[in-house]
Amino acid sequence: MPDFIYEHKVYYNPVEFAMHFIGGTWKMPILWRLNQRTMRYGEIRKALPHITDKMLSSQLKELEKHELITRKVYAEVPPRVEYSITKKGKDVIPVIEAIRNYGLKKMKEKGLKEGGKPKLSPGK
Amino acid sequence: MPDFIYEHKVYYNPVEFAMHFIGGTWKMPILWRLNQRTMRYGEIRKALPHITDKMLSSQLKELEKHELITRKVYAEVPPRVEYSITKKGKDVIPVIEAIRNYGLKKMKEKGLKEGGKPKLSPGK
DNA sequence: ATCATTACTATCCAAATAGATAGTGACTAT
DNA sequence: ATAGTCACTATCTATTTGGATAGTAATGAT
Repeated sequence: MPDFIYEHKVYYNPVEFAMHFIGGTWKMPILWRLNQRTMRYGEIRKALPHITDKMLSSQLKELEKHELITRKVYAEVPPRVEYSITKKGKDVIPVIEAIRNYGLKKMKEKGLKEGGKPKLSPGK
Repeated sequence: MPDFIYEHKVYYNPVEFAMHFIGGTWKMPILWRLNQRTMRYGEIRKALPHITDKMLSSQLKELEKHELITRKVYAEVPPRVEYSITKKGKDVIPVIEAIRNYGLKKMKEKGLKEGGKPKLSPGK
């Protein structure tokens, strides 16, 4: 597999290239939610309790740039903006499912067996 | 999905937890190769032309710690060390396949259509 | 004696990613 | 007048990740 150059950056293999679009802590969780339903900015933030505004808006912007989601603004006050997944965005759902299944399996594995002390944090 | 605590770190969702084991630039490429066959340290390095010794040995160490690969040392000089994928390691192959397929699809998409100027870099 | 081989460690540094905190604009309700 | 709502933006700082470079140990070959 020869190197692949895209937007001035070298990618060494397809995995790395894929992660350019869906990598980072928040992109997959956001897409996962938007695959369930269209949501407003504030709803996504509530659904992802630990995300900061900076991360949320920057990640939404990148997802929109790559056409994995769309942004629809309503001319209202206070503002209303809705985000939806696109056809291209749906392409990544199988990827998220695979990673999610693996993560869930690991959680059970680690949560029920070994010494890493599994814990569900108290309700904040 | 409540938070999950593992080795003093909080994970917000299964995707993030999964990425703790298989995230980073090199872990999936290494597992992918070792799934094809057992390899010596130097062979892996050749197969992944851009990796540095530091990255390779640190990633191998983490993969071994998580029991995704095994390390076998032969008492020879010069040293010989062989790495193999484990049963647990094979659990992540479907994940890699999903991400790889997505990456390949994106490469074709970007490589054949849009303005990002697709290029195969010349031989190094 | 010196070099080559192999699988590593040890430092140091740069870049990328993430997080905390505060502020903005336009209108509505009190 | 003031506070609240919503979807952001701007700074600043901290943490994580990745990479360059050099060095080590044990032995056999020249």
